[in-house]
Amino acid sequence: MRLLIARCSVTYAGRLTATLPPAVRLVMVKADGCVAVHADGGAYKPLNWMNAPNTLTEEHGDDDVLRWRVENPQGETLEIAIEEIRYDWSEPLGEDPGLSKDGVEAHLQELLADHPDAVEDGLELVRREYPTDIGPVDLLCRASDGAAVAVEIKRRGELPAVEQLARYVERLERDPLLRPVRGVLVAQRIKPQARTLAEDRGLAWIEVDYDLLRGIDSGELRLF
Amino acid sequence: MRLLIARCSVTYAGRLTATLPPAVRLVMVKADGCVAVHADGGAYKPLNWMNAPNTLTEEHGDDDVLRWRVENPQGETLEIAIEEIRYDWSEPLGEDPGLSKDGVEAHLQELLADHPDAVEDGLELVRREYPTDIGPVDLLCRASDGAAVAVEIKRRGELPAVEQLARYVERLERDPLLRPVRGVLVAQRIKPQARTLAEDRGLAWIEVDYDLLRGIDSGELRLF
DNA sequence: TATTACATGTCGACC
DNA sequence: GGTCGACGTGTAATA
Repeated sequence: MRLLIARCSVTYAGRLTATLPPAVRLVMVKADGCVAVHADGGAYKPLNWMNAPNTLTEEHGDDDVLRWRVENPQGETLEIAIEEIRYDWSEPLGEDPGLSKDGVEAHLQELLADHPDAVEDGLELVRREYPTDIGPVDLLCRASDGAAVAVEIKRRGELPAVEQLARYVERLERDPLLRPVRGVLVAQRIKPQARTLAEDRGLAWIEVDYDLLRGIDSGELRLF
Repeated sequence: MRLLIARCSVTYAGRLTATLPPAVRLVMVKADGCVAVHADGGAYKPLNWMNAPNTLTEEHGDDDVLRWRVENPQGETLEIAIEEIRYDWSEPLGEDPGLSKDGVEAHLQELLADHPDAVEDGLELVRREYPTDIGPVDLLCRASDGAAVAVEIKRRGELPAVEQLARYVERLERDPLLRPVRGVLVAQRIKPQARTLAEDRGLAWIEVDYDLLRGIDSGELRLF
């Protein structure tokens, strides 16, 4: 990794054009060749950057300005004109053992598979990941009135989730053994627009509380 | 900005749980208090981070380990256990004059609002951001034959854009004052799949040249 | 504050 | 190599 604190101006030309006037910034070059220009604020996103793979060429201008030109295979370019270097540090850090994540996402589906009645009273699970030719439905259930219910589970309920569920229900409706099929979108939070579209498509929606569900689940486990 | 090259292990607990085993990494602390932990590769995204606003507390463990605890108002925490500092640099960079961008969707919409006939001959703008209950249509226009035309503008035309436009047209069709309503997807580049789906839904599509449009726009301005 | 839609989104999984 | 969906998405604009 190389860390350069320098007064520089930057231009990116590619999917859009973005320019930075001269100022003191951090230029970070990682071992994989990616380059990022950071200001002293504004979250972790750099002002300008170029991801690997790319090629970096350096040239000295006659005006004491060092010019870096970073280009990627798509022809996008990042040009950094370095007027003054304040600090320059470089050393390999070595491989990183990597990040391990423990997500909330998969757990939510497990919990609801165990407690389908949290979605609708009397609902019983038929199968998780019920296959259709456009992909698996998260949960296929049977309601107390005998109707099939397709449940789509998301952490956040947005428009694409409604479309996805609508497609599933449409497919499942073609199966005479399942028909009629209702659809329910379940999420921790469902956006107003998604609610509107769901209702419009004849789909139900419900927000569930993850912590509450987990509490119910662990409470029941304690009974055994 | 503070740059720390250190052997450290990191834990984030918040929307999910993520842990990093000990390794040498860059810890970047910006003037606004945001913290990012970078490996020597993997694009510009840090392995772990905590955005501003947050509070950083430092404590010395009895085992020669320096412990940073970063917490934000939502109660999410980032904990960094620093075992060994290899390099520690700190200095304010000052305010950044900021980034100027050209070529984002907003610009494209402005240009097309000024020149709807670039989409279709004789098209006239009725209103930008025409509201519907599932979101605003980028441009609502009137064609020379009197039909309403909903224009959806994207930098890149992909499947979701077609579906979005289809939803808008479906909504607008319900308004007897607008009916019949045609839909046009406008983008700098439209993927073949999106073209096919658009045609399938009875929607038109057109690719526009941003630089050309800008040229037309500045050319017309010169007339006044 | 909350809601929305864009982003040089990035990133991984799967085909 | 593409397509798709998730993301601790972040971010700015808007109501």
